[in-house]
Amino acid sequence: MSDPIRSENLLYLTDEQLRQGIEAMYFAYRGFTADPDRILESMAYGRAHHRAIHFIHRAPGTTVTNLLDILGVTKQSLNRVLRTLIEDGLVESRVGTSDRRERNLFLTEDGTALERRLSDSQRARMRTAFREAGPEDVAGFRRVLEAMMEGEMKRQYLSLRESGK
Amino acid sequence: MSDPIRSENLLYLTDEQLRQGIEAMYFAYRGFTADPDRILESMAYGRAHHRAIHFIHRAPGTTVTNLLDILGVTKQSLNRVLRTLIEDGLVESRVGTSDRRERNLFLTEDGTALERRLSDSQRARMRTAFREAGPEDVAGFRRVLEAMMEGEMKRQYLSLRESGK
DNA sequence: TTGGAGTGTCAACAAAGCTGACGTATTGTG
DNA sequence: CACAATACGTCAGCTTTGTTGACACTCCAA
Repeated sequence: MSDPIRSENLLYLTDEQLRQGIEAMYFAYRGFTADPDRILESMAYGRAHHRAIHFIHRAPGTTVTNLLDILGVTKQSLNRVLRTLIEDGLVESRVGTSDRRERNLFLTEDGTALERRLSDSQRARMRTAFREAGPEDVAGFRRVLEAMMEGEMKRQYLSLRESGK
Repeated sequence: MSDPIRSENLLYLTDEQLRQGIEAMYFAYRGFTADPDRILESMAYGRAHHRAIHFIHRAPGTTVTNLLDILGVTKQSLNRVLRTLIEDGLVESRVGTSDRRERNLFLTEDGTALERRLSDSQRARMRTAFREAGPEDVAGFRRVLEAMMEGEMKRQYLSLRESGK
């Protein structure tokens, strides 16, 4: 308070600003998941299925263990989801070529179609939000989110980011 | 592609950019909830308890119905959480003064202490992220998140925002 | 050939959502 | 005043998605 320049610089770090940031994350995340949730609830699927489909699409041929690392759930939890997706013909599990213990996961044609339907709805909302805000704000959005990730997750995010062209 | 100026302006709206935004939201949200989750798991509580505590702290004296609207869950779901919090002496439920059918919810001293512990950890992460990014980025972060909310949730977010000084 | 890693399955359970139905106290209205 | 509506709590039962523990199979590598 004794230094007006310094305190003005830090006004965006007041507890009230931080709390608004927290609430913004909470309400925005609900919006973020709302569209895919509506599609999924009409089928027998939930968010867990969506996450699996998303990352298999993103990294085709990924192994079960790798998916476990990305999703941060237990093998049993993922396996239950994966089993229904395989039974329903959305995901294909191929025995690994170099290491035959591993299973490489791929989306089938139907799986790809569902992935597109889900991500279209989510991208549409993201696109609207991005367009409404503008490129500068989007850059800030990205930088703040990246700074909010935990170390290991950030590593995974960045490595996915690099692999995506 | 025929108009380089127009296409450069819209480069931040490519599908790859949008997908990275989606993944950033996913991984950042996990970081966002990680600290309170660690505190809560040591007790018998979960995220649902955290949300109730947060919004009771934010709007002391709020009614059950109002909390239901904010959290978007069913009465039974909220009631289960609320009951344990009241039993454990973290939340107090007072009969309404003007309308005795209503229950006004308040945090007790213990409840306030837990709220502080939880929000301190979450604010610390938010503060670090905000500081790392800077005020411009934080403004962008906020604008994009607000544009991502659904109508009703955005209304609630803004009304909470106004009530907070 | 044997130990360990990767994978999958079974059983049992918990947290936290949901629906539907019902009871009670209170309030507002005809 | 009588009755409908509201706010709240609760019972029963179901779903999804997470958990732990135990165990079997395949296969690679030392």
